Amino acid sequence: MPSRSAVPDGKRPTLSDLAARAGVSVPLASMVMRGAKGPSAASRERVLRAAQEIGYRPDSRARLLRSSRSHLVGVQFDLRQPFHADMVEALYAAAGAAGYQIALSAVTASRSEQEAVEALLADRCEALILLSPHAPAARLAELAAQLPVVSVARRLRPLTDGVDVVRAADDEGARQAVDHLVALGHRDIVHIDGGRAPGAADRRRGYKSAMKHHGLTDRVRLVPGGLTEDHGAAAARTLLTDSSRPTAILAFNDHCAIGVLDTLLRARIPVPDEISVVGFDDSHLARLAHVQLTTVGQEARQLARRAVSRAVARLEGEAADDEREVVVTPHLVIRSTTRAPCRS
Amino acid sequence: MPSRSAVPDGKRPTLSDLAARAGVSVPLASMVMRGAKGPSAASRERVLRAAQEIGYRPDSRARLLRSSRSHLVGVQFDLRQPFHADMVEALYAAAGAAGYQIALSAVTASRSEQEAVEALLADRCEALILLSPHAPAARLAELAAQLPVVSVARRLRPLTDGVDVVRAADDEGARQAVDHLVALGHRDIVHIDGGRAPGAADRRRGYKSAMKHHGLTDRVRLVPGGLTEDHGAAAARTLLTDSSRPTAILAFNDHCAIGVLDTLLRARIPVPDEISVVGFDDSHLARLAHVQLTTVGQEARQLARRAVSRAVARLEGEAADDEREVVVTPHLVIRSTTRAPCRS
DNA sequence: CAACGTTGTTACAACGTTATAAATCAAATG
DNA sequence: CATTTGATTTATAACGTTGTAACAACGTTG
Repeated sequence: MPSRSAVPDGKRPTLSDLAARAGVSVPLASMVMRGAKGPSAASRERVLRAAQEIGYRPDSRARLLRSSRSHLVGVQFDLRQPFHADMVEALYAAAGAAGYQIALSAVTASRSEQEAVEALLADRCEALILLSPHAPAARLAELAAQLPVVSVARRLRPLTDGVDVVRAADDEGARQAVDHLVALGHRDIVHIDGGRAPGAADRRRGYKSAMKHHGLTDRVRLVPGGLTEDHGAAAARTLLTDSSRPTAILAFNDHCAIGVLDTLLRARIPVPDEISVVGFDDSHLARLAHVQLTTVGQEARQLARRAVSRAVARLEGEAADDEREVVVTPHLVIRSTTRAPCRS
Repeated sequence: MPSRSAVPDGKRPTLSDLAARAGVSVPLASMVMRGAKGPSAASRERVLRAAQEIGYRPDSRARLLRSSRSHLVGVQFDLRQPFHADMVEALYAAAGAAGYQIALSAVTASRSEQEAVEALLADRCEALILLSPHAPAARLAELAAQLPVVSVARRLRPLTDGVDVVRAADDEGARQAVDHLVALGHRDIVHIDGGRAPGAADRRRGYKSAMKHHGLTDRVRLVPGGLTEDHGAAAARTLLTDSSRPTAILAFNDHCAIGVLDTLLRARIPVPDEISVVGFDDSHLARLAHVQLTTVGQEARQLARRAVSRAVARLEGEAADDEREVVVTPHLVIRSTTRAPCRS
């Protein structure tokens, strides 16, 4: 059996192993490892070489335990939502840039938000970033009493005490989508909504107000939908059995839009020739070569940056209380599922 | 500004705050909190009530630091792969049941496997579970010299020193798919492969050997593909421009199969009437109501359980060295994308 | 009544790191 | 040469928890 490390007893090497090896004191080794100023170039090099040799690796737990600050931000996300995947990716980058680390905790069918958050708290996160949390506002407020909490993509109304909100302007996004469709010549534009999902109400509102703005109040039509492909497919089937088909559909999100596209495809209804379809999120689904979905981009990178900087501001005590809600303007990404309606 | 906790100075309450509140010693409070045997019912209740009152929450970092064992298993996964989402979910459960916790570290476009693993090591994980790792075998061996490493879904040949492998029998899965199609009456069965992706070679082999077994060696046909919808779509387009169309397609995975389905749909080729399609993974994509893809199930739950128990066995020194590679038999899930071929 | 388990509780030291303050030393000053 | 300065380095004490061993308090036993 091969030895598992360069240190005799087989345990993972510690700072004092490192210091011994380099022939310096423990604190000095510590300073070198964390890049503090002080150590001379000579010591620095000696320690770093020794670290190489014995494969030393700082123990972040001990590190965090000692320093009052943990520089750790907990992120609760849903493994199933592609938009969350984009967010997590952007959060890694944003947090890193701000000098913070990220701890992930997933919500799944068998792991509740409660459990996910408990784990993050036990890990001594200094702040929480929750991606579209479903927890009741009261629960969020309770958490916010303990540490900074940022709710991403979930609007809180009225502003919950201590909870920051970072979200896309969902209403504005829906409006842009409608404007685009109207500009193309569409009038019968249907919205498949997201029910009670975070953001759904705003998108609904944006849709309605844009329709109204274009004098299409009497054409407003909402179909109950949801977040998944199945919801979109079901809604589309409903629409097809109808007497008057719309010429354009604004789906709650990309997933839902994909379901719609699939149903239309099966029904031999050409997109965008006969019906235009718009999604929401600009997740990687929308970018797939064979999908090329026109969609409303949520700017994951921006949202992530703002969420992190919000949390950091709170932690470093520079929180301006008038910025409790950060709203990022989405923008329409026009691909190949929208076009002027054909004359009927 | 509301106070952030029940302890005067605003910091998070510690064991000694708790002990003070309950009027007992720190070690006793500790014993109660971790459910050790010893404390009397009376003390137990007193401590627990105090914990409630001041909102005490154990600090897992300190806990892990103190106990030589961390009971923490690091999981490296890819945010983009739905199969990984299923695995992570199953891993949470499997690890929990074994008395271990999980630390997640995602691989993304901008975060390499190297970085992901570094983070896990710094977190003091006792073992690593890597989901379809792409790292070279030498790198894995290097890691395995430091701690138990389990590679899931990525075969290592020859068995790399110290690295355990848990995988589905990819060849057997492909074979089952072919058997199913042949039983339905198909003969022209094409395989869209996964190139150099983990498992791809085995699936290719399984496909070929099954075809041979059914006396269809001359019908063997491989089309280069990949892991994404785009790969599947591209491969399908290639097939359609061909003179002789197959009657069935075995795709590398579900994602790829969805791309195939989409292309067929657009080309107005009815599935399964004219062409049958089989995927691989049984990810939730396959289960969508409008997809209902026949696919080879990878048994995420089993794989997760085996991966965890493998890692745990190593940690607790009960590793039987003859079980370096655990192979789980996949099973075909028949849904609605396969049917007997129509007479041409 | 002394010796003895039991049961419950506690003091103490340790885990691996970092913050603080004190110590060392060479070079530079008066 | 004594003294100050500044740059390095070090000793010491934490951080919040748990393992160990010791300690009471108690009724049991011989």
